[in-house]
Amino acid sequence: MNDEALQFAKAMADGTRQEILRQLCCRWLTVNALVLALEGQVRQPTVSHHLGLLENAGLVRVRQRGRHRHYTLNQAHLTSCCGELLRVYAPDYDLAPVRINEEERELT
Amino acid sequence: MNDEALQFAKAMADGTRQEILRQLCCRWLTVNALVLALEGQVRQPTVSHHLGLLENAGLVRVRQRGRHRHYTLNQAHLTSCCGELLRVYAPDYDLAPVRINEEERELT
DNA sequence: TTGACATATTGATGACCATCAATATAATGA
DNA sequence: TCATTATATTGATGGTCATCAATATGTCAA
Repeated sequence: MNDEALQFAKAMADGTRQEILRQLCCRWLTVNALVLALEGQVRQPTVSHHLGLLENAGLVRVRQRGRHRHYTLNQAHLTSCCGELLRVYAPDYDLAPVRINEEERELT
Repeated sequence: MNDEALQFAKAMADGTRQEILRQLCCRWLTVNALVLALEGQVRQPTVSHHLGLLENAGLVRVRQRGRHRHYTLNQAHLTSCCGELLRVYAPDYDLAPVRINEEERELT
């Protein structure tokens, strides 16, 4: 069975998680900063719950810095998952999106 | 809000639906043929339910032929949805998978 | 160590949804 | 028309999961 595609789709199949991923795109945020960025949509435990799920799916990366945890979107894995979906469900299409931006963005 | 990406992810976020899409990849099947292909996993009403949902998400195409309905996977739309995901959540990657196989497959 | 802060975990609740049996609708052939 | 076949719809049921308040865990500063 094709389990990675399923886990990926399930992780993406929630509006709050997609919003979280958008907030984490191209920057590192702490949990509290993320809660603030979501402007009262959801409480901190809910955000932590979603972050745990997204981390488990490989869609976010984490860095502990003192008592803070910084999260960011893992574009590489998301791209790989989309590639998998395309390979399986769109064999008549050319696929394999490729990284164009070589430098890694790091926490300052 | 980015609703198409959400509807796509929700449609893909189920094992039975992914199995159905695999069965409908590159061929047209009637509902009953699909039920048979799924080898007793699920009953006909369940298959019809999933097909309705997938059709609503644009992921399958339908043709009525007498009292039969033929379904097939819509690779174009799935590719477009993956492209949307990549555009939003992987801006550092090159995207836009492209059709390589120009002829349309039709029902004989 | 203690107190303050940041995040995770727990347990409860309600909403959504996958599934099924039963039934309805629709189309065909006789 | 009627019987048959193909598919959709309905209504019920159980499971999964998003959310929250409350609490626990962990980390630093003093």
